[in-house]
Amino acid sequence: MPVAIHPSAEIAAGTRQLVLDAAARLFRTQGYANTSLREIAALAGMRAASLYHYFDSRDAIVAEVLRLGVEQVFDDVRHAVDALPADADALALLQTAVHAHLQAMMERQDYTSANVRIFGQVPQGVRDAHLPLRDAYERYWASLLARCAAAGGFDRRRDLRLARLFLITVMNGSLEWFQGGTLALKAVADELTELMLYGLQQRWPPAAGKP
Amino acid sequence: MPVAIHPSAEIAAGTRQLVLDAAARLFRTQGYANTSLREIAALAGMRAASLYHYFDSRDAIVAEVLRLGVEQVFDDVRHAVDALPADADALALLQTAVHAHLQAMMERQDYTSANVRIFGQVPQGVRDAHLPLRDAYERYWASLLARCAAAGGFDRRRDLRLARLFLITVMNGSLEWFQGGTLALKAVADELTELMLYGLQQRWPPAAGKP
DNA sequence: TTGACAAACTAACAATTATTAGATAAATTC
DNA sequence: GAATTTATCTAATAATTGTTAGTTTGTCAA
Repeated sequence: MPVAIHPSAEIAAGTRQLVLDAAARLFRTQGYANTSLREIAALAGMRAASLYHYFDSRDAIVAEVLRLGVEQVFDDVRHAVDALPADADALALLQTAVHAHLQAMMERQDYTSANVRIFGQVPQGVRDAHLPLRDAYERYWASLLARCAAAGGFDRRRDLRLARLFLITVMNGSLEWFQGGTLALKAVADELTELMLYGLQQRWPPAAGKP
Repeated sequence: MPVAIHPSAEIAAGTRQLVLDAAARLFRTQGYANTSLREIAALAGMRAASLYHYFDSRDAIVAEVLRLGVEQVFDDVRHAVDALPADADALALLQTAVHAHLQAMMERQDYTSANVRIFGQVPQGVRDAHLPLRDAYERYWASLLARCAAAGGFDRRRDLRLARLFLITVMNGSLEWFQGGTLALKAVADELTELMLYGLQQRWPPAAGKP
């Protein structure tokens, strides 16, 4: 069934990259344990044993796929946020970061959703080695939310740590149900941002209280 | 390594249930493809071939574990909501349902987190057979949110379908980071509920906020 | 005691796995 | 053109998998 990923892409992208692309795609669609080296090799247009010329082991491949999955999103989000004016308000900040995260996930689907989907399935060692990068990205979002709180008056009863966990969980989880182009993606990003900031309840209407 | 789940529980619970418990626990901690029939059997105190006296195949076991994972939560949530007065407001409704969902997940961890974790890893056929139950639970939450919207004035710009997806995603995803007893669980449920209803941003005027 | 049934067992099967060893082809360097 | 390195191959290994066949053990009814 699997057809070589790109007959002519072998020159443009190095073979090593081709292997990673194949691995990421298969990990995303089939999970970690259901993807064999033979399948990866076939999709990359070679035999299983040849993979050992580029990687020490199966786990080395999966570790690299995991790394790229986080790093690509991290880079994109940081870039988008850095492009904002220093005095951006909470809405603009959150909107931009959320949109960048979702867009990066969709653009580099194979790596990012592979990361989200197989992280819980890989062996301890691989997971442990990958954790620092994940933590760094979490800390980045913590600082982002802190900046939001400073820029626009947040309700001080809210727990920013939980808010961060909620937000990241939703963004990553959207992979499971989101379908649609860039248009719908922007709509989802905006909706998530506004829900996060303002909530479902109507804000200052006449009959805000209870009957 | 695996030790029999309960040396003396064999009489209390039927052997079939013992097998399911072992399977659920292993699926939760190791994933679907990483859990062999031999491991399940060992944890249940028997040999792999003996499992076929209770189940037709490996997939029959996993299908049952998936089913129980959803049904237990579904039942608990419906019970809690049914116990509310008919004129309960949005806050009480949401708080109760969210708390019941989280509590059920923690109480029956093995089945519920097995469900959340391995659903994306099981073969097509098993997934397809399980989908109707999942959909029914999603529809229940949709009706719950509609009732909330009717009870307390929701902002009509909000998208209730997305709100539902966000909420369920966060509740299920909390398995990955939540640690703590019932106390912390209630706090998380309340925080999630209030965040969902009121958002991070401070309310203006403040009187429109919490009671 | 005999017979029947349930619940477990042992042993084997064919298939698939990651990994290694060693051979060969192609490309690059000298 | 010779030598070397890079990239791939074939073939084999030992382990593990779900599943089946056939057998033993224990329990209860007649």
